[in-house]
Amino acid sequence: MTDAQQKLDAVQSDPDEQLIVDRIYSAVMEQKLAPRTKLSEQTLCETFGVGRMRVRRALLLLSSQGIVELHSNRGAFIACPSPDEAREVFEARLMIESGIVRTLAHENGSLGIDALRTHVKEEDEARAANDRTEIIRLSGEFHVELAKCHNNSVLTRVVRELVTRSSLIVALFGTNRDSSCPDDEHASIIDAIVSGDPQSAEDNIQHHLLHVKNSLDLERTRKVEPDLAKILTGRM
Amino acid sequence: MTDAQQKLDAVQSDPDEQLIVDRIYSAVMEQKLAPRTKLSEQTLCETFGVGRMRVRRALLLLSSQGIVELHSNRGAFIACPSPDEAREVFEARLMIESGIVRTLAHENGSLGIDALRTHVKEEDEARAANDRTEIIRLSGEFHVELAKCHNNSVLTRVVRELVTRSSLIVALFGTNRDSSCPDDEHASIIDAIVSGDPQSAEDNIQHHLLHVKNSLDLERTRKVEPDLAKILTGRM
DNA sequence: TTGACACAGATTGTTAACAATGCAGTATCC
DNA sequence: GGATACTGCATTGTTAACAATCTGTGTCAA
Repeated sequence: MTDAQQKLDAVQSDPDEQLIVDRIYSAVMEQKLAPRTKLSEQTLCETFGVGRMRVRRALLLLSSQGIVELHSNRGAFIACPSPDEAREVFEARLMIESGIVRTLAHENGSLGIDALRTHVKEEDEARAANDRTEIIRLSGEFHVELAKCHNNSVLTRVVRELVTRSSLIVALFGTNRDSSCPDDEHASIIDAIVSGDPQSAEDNIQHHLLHVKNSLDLERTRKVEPDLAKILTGRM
Repeated sequence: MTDAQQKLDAVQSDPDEQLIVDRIYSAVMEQKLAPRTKLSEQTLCETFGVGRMRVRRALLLLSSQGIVELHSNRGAFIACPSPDEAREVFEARLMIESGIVRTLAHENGSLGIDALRTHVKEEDEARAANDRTEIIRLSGEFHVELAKCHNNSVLTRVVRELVTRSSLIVALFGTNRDSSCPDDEHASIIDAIVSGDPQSAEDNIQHHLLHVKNSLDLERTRKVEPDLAKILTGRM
């Protein structure tokens, strides 16, 4: 563990609070929490056995990362990204993750490759077992693992945020049943990194991300149209 | 203004809260707030004429971005990045900003180039007028302006955070008097973008960032040694 | 039947008082 | 004289009560 990560742990306020944030993060990543799901304070308080303050702090942090939306006097909801946000997230991912794999390929014998191989193996196993939740979780987590290879908590945090938001985007705009990352592309990315070919690594990850992005239908009216209800009741 | 940006404004809670965050952000970027500066709740409440809750929320948001450190029962302080954090920030900047300028150069006739030119001109004027605060502010803001060219609030937010943290890092580890971005390098970056040469743009920004990074002395004991006092009193 | 209106319940937002902790200044002892 | 222990003050952390807002239900009239 690096110095910076240690510091983060030490400074970061409460373990309960962090737990709430982590749990909601995980649940979103595993698509167990759908966009627009209401996160009532009372429920969260009871679930985690903490006071309202902790819950509200956690929700504020989540909202600052685009995972949760806070609507004044109405409460907190799992975020419902707009098509424009979706564009932003994937644009950012293309840019940042390209840099991540390029650099990894460049430094070649980077540590952490073994962890990546293991990760992909777990993905295969989950696929073999048809464990949908686990497949989705590992698919997203792979990209976080790539970032982790840099031992850089800034990069890791950004990628984790973007991957999680991608999960919401796929939930809203996904067309294919299994729109998560397809089987062998993760392995190809690792191969390119190991072979020390930055260009190939970049091509692979871009191809991979575009593959996911192109499986979306951003034009389509979202599964739940947000303002429609209000408009129709004449309150808008 | 894009859809996503509008949404952010609409959802984002309080204008007062945002104001506090923005002001502290700006003050750090202009090096008016040095690392380890105490941010007492009472002072902030009086300064902005808001309740304690708003201040505490703002401080929480700032701490989640590494601008402020919250020490339990002691209060909030402007962050004091460790050498390891400094490494992380500059590593991330190299990666992300390279991508930003490369892409801009690739799409060539990107909008916003005029704004960049104007920005550099303002920098020159500030330099001519020897307005140190303005020089520092504009130097950092240039990198944010580069990010803004992508019309991507995610990228802009990340870069703004990293630039602000860089300001703290320079304040702590800077060696040269004017360790801010040197004069003509910003112009060179724009030129490379305009000429549609991604590789040159990337080289320029990397050279520029390394220039700043190399002007730091990360090995040196920080200007204010944090634990020293405690160690000497024998309480550690 | 449909729409508007009003009321009740529930949920969130805010405030203020209280508790807990850290810090500084003082006194005491070696 | 120096170091340690103690006390008072200031600041932060927490809780609980209160206020404001929204949502859903029921009633009434067109």
